[in-house]
Amino acid sequence: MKLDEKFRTHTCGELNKKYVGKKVKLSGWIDSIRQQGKIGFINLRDRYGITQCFVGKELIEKIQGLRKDCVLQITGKVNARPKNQIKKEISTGDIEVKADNINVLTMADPLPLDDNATEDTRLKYRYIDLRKKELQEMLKKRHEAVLFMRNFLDKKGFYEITTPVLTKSSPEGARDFLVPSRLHPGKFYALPQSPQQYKQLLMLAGFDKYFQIAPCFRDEDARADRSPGEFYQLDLEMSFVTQEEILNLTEELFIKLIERIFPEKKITKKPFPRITYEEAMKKYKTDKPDLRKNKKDKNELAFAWIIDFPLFEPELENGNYAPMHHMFTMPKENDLPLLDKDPSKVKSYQHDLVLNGIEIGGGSIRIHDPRIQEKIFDLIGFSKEHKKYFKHMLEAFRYGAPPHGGIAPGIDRTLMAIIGTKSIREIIAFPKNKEARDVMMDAPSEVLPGQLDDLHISLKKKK
RNA sequence: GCCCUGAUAGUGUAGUUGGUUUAUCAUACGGCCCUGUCGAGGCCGUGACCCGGGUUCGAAUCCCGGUCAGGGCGCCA
Repeated sequence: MKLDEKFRTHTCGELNKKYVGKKVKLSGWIDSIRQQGKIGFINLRDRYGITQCFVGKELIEKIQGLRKDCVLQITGKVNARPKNQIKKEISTGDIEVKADNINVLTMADPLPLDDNATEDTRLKYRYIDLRKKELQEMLKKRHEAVLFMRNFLDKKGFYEITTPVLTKSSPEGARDFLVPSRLHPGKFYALPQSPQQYKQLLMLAGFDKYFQIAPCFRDEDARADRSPGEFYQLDLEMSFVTQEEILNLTEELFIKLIERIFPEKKITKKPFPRITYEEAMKKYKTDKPDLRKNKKDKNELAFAWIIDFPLFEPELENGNYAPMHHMFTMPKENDLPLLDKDPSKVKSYQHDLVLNGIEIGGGSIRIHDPRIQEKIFDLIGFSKEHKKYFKHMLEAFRYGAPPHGGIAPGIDRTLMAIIGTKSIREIIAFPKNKEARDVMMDAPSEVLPGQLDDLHISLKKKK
């Protein structure tokens, strides 16, 4: 590793016996500082580890007033520790750096939280809490997992393509986040609930293997395993593909991901068991069963596929049908005649991936025939207004649509299920709270004076 | 929109059937001591009952309303 030597020659996790006698420069935060008469010790911390620095009497004045999390640069010589002082728990435990120069880069106020702090306090000062080893490790795992997904799919011939964040509102589904348009007063963009429509249009364009680490926005309330407001999903789609091929690819991705990034975890059954929706509801009374025999064993990962979902939820009072998955899901070919006779009996090509009782992803084979799509819109009870919203989709499918399908595992939720954290917030660098507030930034917030002037919007406050 | 739980020094907590409470303890913070510590140690000190109303001789404690936080229901194509 080549580091800029103005600030450091080595990291705080790097030095060991081999470096004894070397002159080094370290930069980092004070993890702890102890003074004992005319000598002192500073444990200097960075992302890579902690190195103990010895402060002799000639420098002792220099460290008066320093406290935890002040940022220092320490220059000195690496010394071996006496045998009885070796600390095996840390990577740098057999050496210490005898400081001959201490440069205070920035002072730190006393920290507003410590290791005992409740989650409330920790979220408010997330940037301090993130300094903790466990959280650094969590974000490292997330990085490694996402990088693995990218490399895996790249090798399989996928292109990563980003799709717009400022896009069009869609009826049905979750509540949209709306963004007022300055250039088009009275009109709004919506943030995407998923890149669903764009990825299907990419299939029409001929990009037969696509993926994206996609931000998704849904204005719905939180749960312990549901991040409110926004989340990321591994959105992927393929053309000329069967459901079987989608399941196999996804399965290979997850098995290799866990072998590589989480080798301590054991997958209970390979290939993943496949359970029909009907079977799951009958046997487990849920469509996301937890198949672990021993839930106390945190190392067990029980994956399962749920397939053969009904296309629709039970008929609504107004005679309409709500899609179980979404309105682009393909009915099973054999059930197509049932669309006219008894839509509630139609099964679909929907597939959900469940891990330890958490639904970590869902997908389907999509409709590529505009006539079927229009029939589904009718069954859902779309008005002319609603259909106008999707005019572009119906039109697009008239110009040559390949059969296609995909899946979209949630990144945060998958990691939560694999690692076994209680709350999804632990997996996210800057999570929102239950009410979708960012307590650290204090968002959402009031607009600044003048910000609404060009938007022709007036504010109505909640009572 | 609804239900449940909670809120005490900077942080985490004890105390909550109303009254020796001058509100407990730890940590952090400030001062002093200490030449091999590493969760350092010792002595001293500063610092708090979420907000508004009510009941009462007296409220951190009981009641009402609110705010904030967590979990659940609804919601999540």
